[in-house]
Amino acid sequence: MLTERQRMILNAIVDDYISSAEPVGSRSISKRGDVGYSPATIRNEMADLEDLGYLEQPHTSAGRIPSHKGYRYYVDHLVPWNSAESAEVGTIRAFFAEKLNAMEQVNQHAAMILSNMTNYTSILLGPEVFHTSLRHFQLLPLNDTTAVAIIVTSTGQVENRTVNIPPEISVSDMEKVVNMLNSKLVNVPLYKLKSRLYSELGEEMQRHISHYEELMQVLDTALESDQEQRIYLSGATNMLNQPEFKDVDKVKHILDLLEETPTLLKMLSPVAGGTGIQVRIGTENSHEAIANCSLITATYSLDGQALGSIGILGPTRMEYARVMGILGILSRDLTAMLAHWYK
Amino acid sequence: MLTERQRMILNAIVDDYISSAEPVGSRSISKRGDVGYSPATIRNEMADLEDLGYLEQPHTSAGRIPSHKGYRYYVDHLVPWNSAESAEVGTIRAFFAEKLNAMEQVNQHAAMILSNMTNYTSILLGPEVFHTSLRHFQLLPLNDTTAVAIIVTSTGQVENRTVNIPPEISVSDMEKVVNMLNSKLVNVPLYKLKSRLYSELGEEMQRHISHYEELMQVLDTALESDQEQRIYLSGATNMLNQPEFKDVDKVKHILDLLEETPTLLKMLSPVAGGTGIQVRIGTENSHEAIANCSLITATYSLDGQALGSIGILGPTRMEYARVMGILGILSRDLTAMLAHWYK
DNA sequence: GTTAGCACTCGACAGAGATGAGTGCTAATC
DNA sequence: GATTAGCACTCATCTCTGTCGAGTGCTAAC
Repeated sequence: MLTERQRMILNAIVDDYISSAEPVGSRSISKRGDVGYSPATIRNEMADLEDLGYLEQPHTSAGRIPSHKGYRYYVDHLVPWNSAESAEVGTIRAFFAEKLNAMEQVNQHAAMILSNMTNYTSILLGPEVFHTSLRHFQLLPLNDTTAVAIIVTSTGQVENRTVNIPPEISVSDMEKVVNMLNSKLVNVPLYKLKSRLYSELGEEMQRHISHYEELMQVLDTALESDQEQRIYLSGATNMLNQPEFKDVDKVKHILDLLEETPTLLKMLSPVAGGTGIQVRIGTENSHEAIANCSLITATYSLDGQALGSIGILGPTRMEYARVMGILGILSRDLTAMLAHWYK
Repeated sequence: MLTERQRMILNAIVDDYISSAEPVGSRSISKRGDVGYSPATIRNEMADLEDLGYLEQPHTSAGRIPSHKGYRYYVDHLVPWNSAESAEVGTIRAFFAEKLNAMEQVNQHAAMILSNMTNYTSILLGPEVFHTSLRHFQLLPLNDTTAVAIIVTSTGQVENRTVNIPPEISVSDMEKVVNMLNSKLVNVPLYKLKSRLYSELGEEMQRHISHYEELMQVLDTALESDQEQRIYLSGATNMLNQPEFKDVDKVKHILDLLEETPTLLKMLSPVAGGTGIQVRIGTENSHEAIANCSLITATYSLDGQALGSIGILGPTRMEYARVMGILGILSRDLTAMLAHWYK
């Protein structure tokens, strides 16, 4: 579709604009060593590229900036793929060499490292409850009416919530049920837990236990998974460093969005069938607030199943090559670490 | 020290400035119904108040704005104390009427409500590990080398972390120790846990258990308390709504500060001897970044011991009366709820 | 097909008035 | 003696204007 020269020029413009944040003129492209044409020639090509929709002009007599379509072409065809610096690889490796125990820590720390390395905002979606299974369940009385339910998953995460215990339920019944649960439902994926609770234990419980329904109610809330806490955000204020967001009003909407956990969850959950590194540019994000942002995501997995995802949010004028390189390495290493850890 | 009229004028200026964010002129004060003097008289008094350090002038021929000293006087002597609106009390009561189970939820939710009600940034410091005691301890093997340590506190919080188990430690030894811990150290305050571990169990363990030191090492990391997660922040972006922070550079430092957990912890931990509602104005905060902010804090408690604190951060030009009223009610209700809950 | 030249466009910037809010001082008034 | 009216003065803000320069599009020459 595009000629070799057009691709070269588009590439040069995107590169220049990414680093300067200013509209790129024909002269500055011509002066770069790698493009051997005069400004006039470049101007002609630029006009063509604008007609094709790859470039935009903020106003007559300004230079050109890439359009969303232009970024898309750049990401799909022009990104130089060998661009994770060895220094960066070093940082990532060093991070994994550290002795980090809990998954909690890994996530928080990884998010921080990412945002520091890239100077963008990093969003990390922790291992999803969906794909982990039950390892241990416990109900610990706190006082007459409440107890703490503790769920330990196969990946070593611990969830807990407080539940109300109706007075008519006896302690021994509760113990019985917890024991049943632990013997029959261990290794069942969390998301199947509730249905299996009814199908496997229902009958037996009804036989042996009084106040079956109240107890079932308790277990039901105890096993309710809260996905809310699984998001790790870091470097939100890096947005403020970008010249395109010097205006408080613009950045406000973005930061507001970042405080909305459910929205983030939706944004980061991997697109059906999508795998590897995904780039969503500008309006492709279908969120008004980040129409001028790009979101680059990668997933990490265990046993071939996507466990969580990593995202970097920045302006559309983003260092795609670098960020994609970093994300690629990090997601690969995370996957490797998980495999090594939980086998 | 100040005459009645000066106090009245100072009060009027602070009130006006709080709602308008613009330097207040003598004329606008005079036009208010409650001050029956001409602009000229007011000007004279304003000049005096400036000499005394209660007011400042951004530049000649601008109106006056309150100095930190002025705000301090306002907060200490002039704040009208009956100023939590009934609608606001209603919101708070409604919040507590909701059935919230885990402390986690209460905190997160409370922080949100606060920031929504006040339009400032709210910071909530959850129950401090310091003043809660051990209810239950458990060590749950995940695989050959790792286990999850679970600590349940008297307030029903659950902490967990993953620890490495050296291969030479036998499962039975581990069980023995956990049982000892549960029988001897229950109800010991968390912060004393480590020292009591050595003093009360040390000897017995050394007698009955092989690889005493390795095991001790494991327990040591297992009982390490992580205070990091106890901070709940909400409405950080409300800062961006304030006209004084229209400049991105200024607000950047504040938002950066809000991302630094340890700093927040220090800022919110109650000053020695201080009780009730505290107001720290501008530079009293001893943090460069928030020299133009005020922090209003209140503590909530259980059994007379401060458990955590609530803070509202806003510009020095803050609705002190309203925020102090709201915080007062919320901290009282929180205290009441805790007492009711854990008794 | 490429490039040099040139007129043209338009944002950014700086300086000049004009405007008006607000002060400080002085003298008149209560 | 306290209060107020009057007035000159200050200074930030706004608007208008002209200049500058980066960059374009077009045409003609190479």
